[in-house]
Amino acid sequence: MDTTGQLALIRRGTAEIVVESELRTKLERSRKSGVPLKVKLGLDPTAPDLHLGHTVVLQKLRDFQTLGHQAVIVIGDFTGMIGDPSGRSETRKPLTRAEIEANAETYRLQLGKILDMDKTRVEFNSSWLAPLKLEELVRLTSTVTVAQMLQRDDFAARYEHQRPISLHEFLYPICQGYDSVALAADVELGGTDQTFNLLVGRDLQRAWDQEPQVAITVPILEGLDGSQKMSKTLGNYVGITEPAGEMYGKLMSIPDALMLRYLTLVTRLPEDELREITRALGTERLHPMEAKKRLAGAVTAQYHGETAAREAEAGFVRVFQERQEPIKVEEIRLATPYEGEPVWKIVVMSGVVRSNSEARRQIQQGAVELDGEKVSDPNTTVLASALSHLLRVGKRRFKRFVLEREGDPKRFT
RNA sequence: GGGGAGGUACCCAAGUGGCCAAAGGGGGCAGACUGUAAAUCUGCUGGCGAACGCCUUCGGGGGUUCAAAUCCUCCCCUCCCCA
Repeated sequence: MDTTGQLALIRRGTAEIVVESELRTKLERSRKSGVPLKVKLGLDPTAPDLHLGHTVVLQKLRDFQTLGHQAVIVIGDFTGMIGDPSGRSETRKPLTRAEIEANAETYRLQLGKILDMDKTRVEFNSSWLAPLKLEELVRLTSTVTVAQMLQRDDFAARYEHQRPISLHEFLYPICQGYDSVALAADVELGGTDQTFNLLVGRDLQRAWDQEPQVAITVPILEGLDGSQKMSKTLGNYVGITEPAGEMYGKLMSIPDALMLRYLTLVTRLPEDELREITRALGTERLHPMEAKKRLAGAVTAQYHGETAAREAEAGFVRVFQERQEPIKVEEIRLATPYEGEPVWKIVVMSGVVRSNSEARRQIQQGAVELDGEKVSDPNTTVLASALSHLLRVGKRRFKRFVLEREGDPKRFT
């Protein structure tokens, strides 16, 4: 593909390219020489469970792979000890070798859903950071000033709000930057929160007489709540290994305002299709819900295939639009009869609440249905008139209780 | 090294002897309304208990008191100013 075409693909869904003219030059040179660009992406070794937020940058890396460039994943097993200050986390415990290996393995599996792992290089940054001598560290740290460090948003904010900043946190951007030196990276990808770190990489490369990498940032994806960034700790995420039904349902619950953003950043639907959707929404020819179904379907299909996506949609329509119970409900098998037990206990057993009190609250607030009947008194006792009971807590949580009789342990589902 | 200000529940933040399981806001959960959207309104939001109530919680330990988030003491941590 010619350079202009490559640039067009790379630009999609990026927040910033520093510096675009340099990227053009690199692409041009690569095309002529046949030497692919080394495109680096750093990953945190502690969170191997990928969610849609991660996929934004991963798909960008995939774009580079598609264009024939070399993807390099750097697992920050060394920097992980520092803890990235952008996450305002404290210093972390060093992971053991075994933990790192296990996490890396999980990564490989999950990354394979987006990247071509046969063509992906995976490196651990401890392999060049751990052997660094103190004098080399001194040289590294001398390339960045405190004033520069304090330009970084989160440092500036913490300084402003008189919150602690540990000295070692300054090492994070420096170590990450040195990764680029060690690899002689041509391009580094990251979220916009990584901008500073990516730029430090450029500075360090210059200091080491390398051609500075091009820093490409992608937007940080908002989570299901629509405002905060998607993250596992905030619980507003969609994991890429989640069941199709969950994934579809979660996507349907995002605020409308986020639809286009998700379509652009999370899916790879062609751009003119996105424009068409935008136009149709604007003229009210397309119901927002239909557009969202399109999004949910596309994403689900991406990770689970077309068939699963269609099933997920059918399930969604059935449960939330037609208000019927789902076709498949997780079963909880009980060996002993629970006749006469209060409902709150059943709710607790279902595992959807954290405590007895919460179970009571949910019931008192009318969030609980048993076999389609709303239960409002936590102490209502359950009749074992049927062999199974369907429990619903809130809008979307269903569990089926099945009493296993002796001599009849098998059931069809 | 000297001086000052702080550490309260998931987060921010009030509370300076009993009326404090702890105001208010945010967040979260649930209900109504809907398109499982947003906005809005309502309720709930430490644990155990059907309930009177009991237990654990206000940086950590010890103490004073009938009674402590609140007073004393030692310790840990953070920030600011000066050196």
